[in-house]
Amino acid sequence: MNLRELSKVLGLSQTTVSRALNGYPEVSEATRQRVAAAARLHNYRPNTRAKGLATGRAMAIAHVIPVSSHHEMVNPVFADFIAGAGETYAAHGYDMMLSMAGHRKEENIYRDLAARRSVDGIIVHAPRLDDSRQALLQEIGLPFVVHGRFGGDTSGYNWLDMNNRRAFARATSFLLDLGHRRIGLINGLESMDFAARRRDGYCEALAIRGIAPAPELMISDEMTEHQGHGHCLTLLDRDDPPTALLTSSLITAMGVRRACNERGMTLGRDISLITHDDELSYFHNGRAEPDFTSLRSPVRDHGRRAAAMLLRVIGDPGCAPLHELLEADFNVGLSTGPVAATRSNPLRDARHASK
Amino acid sequence: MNLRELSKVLGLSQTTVSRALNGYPEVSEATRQRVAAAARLHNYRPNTRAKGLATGRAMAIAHVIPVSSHHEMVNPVFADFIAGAGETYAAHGYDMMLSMAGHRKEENIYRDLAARRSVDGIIVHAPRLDDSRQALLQEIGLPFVVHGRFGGDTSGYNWLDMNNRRAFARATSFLLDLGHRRIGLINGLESMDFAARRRDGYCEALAIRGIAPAPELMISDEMTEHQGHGHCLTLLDRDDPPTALLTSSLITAMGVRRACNERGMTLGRDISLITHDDELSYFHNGRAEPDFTSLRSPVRDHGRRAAAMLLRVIGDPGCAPLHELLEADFNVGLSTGPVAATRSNPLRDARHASK
DNA sequence: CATCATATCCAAAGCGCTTTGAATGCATTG
DNA sequence: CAATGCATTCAAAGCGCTTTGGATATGATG
Repeated sequence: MNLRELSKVLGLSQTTVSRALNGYPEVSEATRQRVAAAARLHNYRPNTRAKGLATGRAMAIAHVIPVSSHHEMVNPVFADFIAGAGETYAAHGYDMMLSMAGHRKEENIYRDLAARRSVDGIIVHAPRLDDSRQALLQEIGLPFVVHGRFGGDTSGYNWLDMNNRRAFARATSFLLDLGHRRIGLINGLESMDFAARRRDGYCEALAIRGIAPAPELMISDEMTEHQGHGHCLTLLDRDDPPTALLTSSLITAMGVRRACNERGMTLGRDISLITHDDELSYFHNGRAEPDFTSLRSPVRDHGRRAAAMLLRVIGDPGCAPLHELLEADFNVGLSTGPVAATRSNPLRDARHASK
Repeated sequence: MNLRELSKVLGLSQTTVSRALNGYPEVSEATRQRVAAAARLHNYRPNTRAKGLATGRAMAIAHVIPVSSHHEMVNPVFADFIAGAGETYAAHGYDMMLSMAGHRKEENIYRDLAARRSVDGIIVHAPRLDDSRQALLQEIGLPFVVHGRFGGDTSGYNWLDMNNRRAFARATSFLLDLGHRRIGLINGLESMDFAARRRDGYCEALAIRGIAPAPELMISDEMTEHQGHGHCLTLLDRDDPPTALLTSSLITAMGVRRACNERGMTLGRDISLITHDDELSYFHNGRAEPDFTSLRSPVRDHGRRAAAMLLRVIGDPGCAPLHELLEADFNVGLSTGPVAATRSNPLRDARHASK
């Protein structure tokens, strides 16, 4: 059932039917009702392609998901981010297109998107420190919002990011306050902007206390459970192991916890751990008494906000670049305690006592 | 730059340029080269909407991802499945559209997709035992492939599934062979077809040995780390705890492992665990000496295959329904051992000895 | 009663592509 | 030389929608 058929059924012109359905004022309320009823009855919906061609707007947003080249990995944060973005799109009648970068040459994906006019805007994922996409995106001139930031000057484009530097500085300070001096950092790949900022925050907090960062305690790798486990073992087996650790993902943290347990250590008592937590659906850290002391920044909410930002930019292409810097919640859980303490974490003691 | 402009630049008609670019034979090799060069130079790509409108094919596939209603969870398996499907689409010039079901009324999403003609086919995720989508999809008449199966007669539509029943029967038999008699099942939601089949396989294997399934050992829930941990503790704290467990996801299994460790138990020695493993990127189970004895069925590969199946169906709409039933690899790791044994798992002993 | 404003509707053009059916140029043939 | 066949190219229609620029009817107004 297309518009012509529907208008024939109604004995009206295509113009009138189209206007009735799109809420234009120059059609009487009576016919509008009649048209709406017929449309519902015949299950009519305007053809996406035709509408897009006629209006010049695709009513679709592209998400380009990087597939980590190493082992073709796709980070589970994207699932939650996209779920959040999808909510916003659904509410505004937009479709969501997904491209997996990695199979094709990355640049081509973006150029294609722009030249084929298949979307009205792009959400850029996983910005790198030195990212060729920055210039590329400016050149092709499609509205875009970056989840995170490119390295360097960040004033010239739209982005939404959490304050990674601040978050990791706070976490590091917190550990220092607890007496820790050898603090390990099991970070994401530091070619990624977010990971670089986290390291900066970590180093900055150490510097304030006059502590030089120890290169052997700073690890940058893919954020998997497996790597978290492996790197943690390596650190623990040193002659001078760290007494506290920072991890960039809850998944890595789970690997770290497992490694610690294997070495007979309990988090919060024998070693402290603070992790960043994207609040992924399948990895709840608990609310009442969280297992991990964590920096919380719900990535699903980022998705919602980034999508909303992009729609705003599409609606007003001339507007000045939008920025949104979100602060992480610093949430104390059971995985941190004073250095060399045995029973001084009230939360943990409370839990053990209740058994 | 659109076709008309490009043809004007070349001094050719739109027809000729279009044919040259689309590989039709009635254009000389010389002009084809000339056209191709000009297209490259001006960065020309045909407008998606216009091309779709003219050809009647959207060159796009929809994935409708269910968002678990309980806590708005999105299962990380979709990320890997979609990465696999994306490879296939990219290789065949298709786009991928994503809809998150859960925000809108599910039925509407499918009707919309069909009526708006925005895609040429649908991949259906997370089929339920009694799933209204089965009738709906037949009615709207868009080619579709189900990842998994609906309950009931499965002959009338295209699907790709792993042999869940067989896999879990094998795993159960294996545990029975090791002397286990009280085997717990921490399953996914059994309103899902895959989970129901897994339970059936488990019950079947027990029945063959004349063992009645114990309802108190069979749990059906969301497959998170948190639930795995909680349910395992509940089971272990029983008067008659199980000596072995089956889990439906590696993520659940990680929660189980943590719970066991908290109770001072070691997997493979004090308790046995077999888990299903979708081989998600961020949760490698190790290859050489896997932590978990597991049923492996790489979901990324499922994505590739399901997408290929759908493209085949789209190419030949009249063909008989396609079915692909994949067997899981049964891979023995460190998490299983004889009941009440202390040191009889060769893999584990080897590992411990090497320390 | 002629005029005008208003409300309601419509025919047709256009979005950028593919595709049908025909035209053109050129070499070959009887 | 006219006729034929082949290789190229083209004009124009059509995909299903929106939107421009009227057209028509109705009632109010001077």
